[in-house]
Amino acid sequence: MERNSISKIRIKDIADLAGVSAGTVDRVLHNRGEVSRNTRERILGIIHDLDYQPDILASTLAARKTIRIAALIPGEKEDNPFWKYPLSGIEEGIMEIMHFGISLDKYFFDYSDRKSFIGVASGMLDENPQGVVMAPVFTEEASQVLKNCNDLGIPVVLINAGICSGTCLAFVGQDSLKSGIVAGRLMHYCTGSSSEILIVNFIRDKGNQAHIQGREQGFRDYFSTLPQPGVILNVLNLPDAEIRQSDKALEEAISSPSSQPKGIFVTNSRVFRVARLLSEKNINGIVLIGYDLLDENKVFLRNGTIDFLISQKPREQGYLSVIALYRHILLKKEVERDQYLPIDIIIKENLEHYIHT
Amino acid sequence: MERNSISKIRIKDIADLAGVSAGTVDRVLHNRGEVSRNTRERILGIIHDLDYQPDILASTLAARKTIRIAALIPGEKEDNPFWKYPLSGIEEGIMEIMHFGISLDKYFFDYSDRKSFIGVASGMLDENPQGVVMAPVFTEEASQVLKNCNDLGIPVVLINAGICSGTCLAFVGQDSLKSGIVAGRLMHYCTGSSSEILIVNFIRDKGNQAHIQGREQGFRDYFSTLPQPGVILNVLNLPDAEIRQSDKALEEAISSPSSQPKGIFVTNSRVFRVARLLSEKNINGIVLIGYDLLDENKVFLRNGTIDFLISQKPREQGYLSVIALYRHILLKKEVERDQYLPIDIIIKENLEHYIHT
DNA sequence: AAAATTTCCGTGTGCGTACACGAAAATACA
DNA sequence: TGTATTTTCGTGTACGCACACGGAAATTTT
Repeated sequence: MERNSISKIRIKDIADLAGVSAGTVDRVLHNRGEVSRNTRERILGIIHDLDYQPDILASTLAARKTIRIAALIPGEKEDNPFWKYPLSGIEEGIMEIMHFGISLDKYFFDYSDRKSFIGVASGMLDENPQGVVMAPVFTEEASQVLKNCNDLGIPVVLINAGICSGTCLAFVGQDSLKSGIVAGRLMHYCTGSSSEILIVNFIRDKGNQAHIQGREQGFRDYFSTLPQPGVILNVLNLPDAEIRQSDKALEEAISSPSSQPKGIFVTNSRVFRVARLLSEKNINGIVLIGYDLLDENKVFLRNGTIDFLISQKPREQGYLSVIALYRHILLKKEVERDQYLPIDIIIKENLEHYIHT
Repeated sequence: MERNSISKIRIKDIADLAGVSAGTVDRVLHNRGEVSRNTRERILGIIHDLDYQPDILASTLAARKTIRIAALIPGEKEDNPFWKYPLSGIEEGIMEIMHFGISLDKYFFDYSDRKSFIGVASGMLDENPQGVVMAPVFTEEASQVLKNCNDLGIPVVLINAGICSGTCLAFVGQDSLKSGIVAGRLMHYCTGSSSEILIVNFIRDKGNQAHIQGREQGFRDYFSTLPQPGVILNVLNLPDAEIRQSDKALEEAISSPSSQPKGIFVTNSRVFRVARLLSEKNINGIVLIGYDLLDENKVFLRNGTIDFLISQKPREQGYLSVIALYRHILLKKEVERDQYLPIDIIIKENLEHYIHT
């Protein structure tokens, strides 16, 4: 415990060098006007020369104001428990920076109801937060919200999925195409070079489908790069909402005696539905690969019905989103635009070490 | 931007409630004596009732002292580039908390020289740091250092490997056994149920071998749980230092016509040596699994010689070690004793997303 | 030329805490 | 009873910064 030797440059130091008072330097720093052009530039020069970095501790202590960050994400629902993980990451991130007077407002919308999204989003904007973490589950509507934020000068971080239009501070999520390629490689390892494989897409009405498309594409890409073909890829598009109907279609595809697939690749977290069916019908020997560490999926990974799960690191997505806003708003630092997370491969044996994910 | 509504409890509030001055409360908070038993307990009661949390911002601002954390780890060397990654994680962690007046002193020792470890460690202790991150590469010597730290009341975080004796604040590393099991499963996926597999251990003299043993054990454990045996496991223990000698032994084991292995499991990061040999001798079709994302290993993962790498997340180990000390020393919070990191499975296709690891 | 503005800038206070200093009270000693 | 000593506590200043207030100088208006 000794005196801090790295004697940092303080506002006072700059003031002295410029021959003015600290108040004037402060006015320059905060663009609070009322400074003559001359001294202003002199001060800015010194600030630049000395590479002055304000002390955020003292700064937030003195400012005593709260920066409010809004999280606009789906609420947790029975049929889609995914979003509790990003939320938990967001909260973890907030915990780490709340010393600096940063608080979180949560805005949950219904994952399957665009009107709910619109309503909640507009409620959020009314409170004009200083930063937003948004899950662009509904592409068009999210675009609109993004535009609104841009107009208001509110930085937005898109989480889990991206949208093309509009400008955002950062995108935090997974590279869908790459994750599909990884799935392809794993499938290839397990099923060999000549086999029939089924790709299952659970499609949601009007939702953001970029992930599903990217994953399927990546999966196909992998097999198309193989030197000798021999793997047959079939696709099954099922409605996400209609469980009974999709189960039926699935059953037909699997148990048709003419062409039983050796592997099934489910392009999102609903892989547990396929696993459930395989389990009920007592079908073994099919390699099953899907996404996300939902509790439902973990069960089937443990008992061997699911072979691989690819994790999107949803918790980390939430964490990184918040940190990105923090770095931008408070530290005023550069933030990486595209933050792709590692593509985690989960099997039964390493599952336990991913509990917090 | 608005006033902070969560009106926090300040020392002054406690003082008022207790009918004393802030100075007295401060004395109680810091055990700086000179307070009558009576008022002391009254104040402690109020602190407890209101769940007072000191404002670390104001605290570190006022204290204006530096907490020095020491990192006692191997220096980067050509033959063992592993340790640059934990170091980078440690530095990243320090960057995040340096606002709070926390600084880092690095103490590098020679990975293959215990005397160097002893010397550097004693040099470190002379500077009596407030916290230590230590890589217990030499079991016995590290035990001694740990004891010394315990006597001096310096909290120690063990990184990457653990040691049994002595008390430490936390252990941050990987579960070797589990990672071996994961390797076993992957090997099994790729080589099928009846094949011959070679386990290669690169052994270092007098070093901490817990990792290698654990990994081999886990690997064996996996195969011993299979319903039907049929997989033959052979072991090859090679001296880490003697490259020429070990290369020769390896070559014999691989190219013996009687029993060519279908897979090779290398229990540490030296898997690139095996890959190099396979490459030079133009041997294909052997599944190769090893550890750690060294640059050397990445090359062979990319070109397909290595099939799987298991990452120890060394960077994250460094990061978590520092954060553990921060939480303990500055925030005075509980710290989890055993911090096992996820067992990352890396293949060619998801490698790029692990650049920062 | 005096008054009214406007431009520019210094001073002072407070954020919540740490810590030094010294005053008052309590106790010991003569 | 008076003095010395110890225990107990209050006060003041500093940390680096934000921000309000108001004063002096420069400028415009009457």
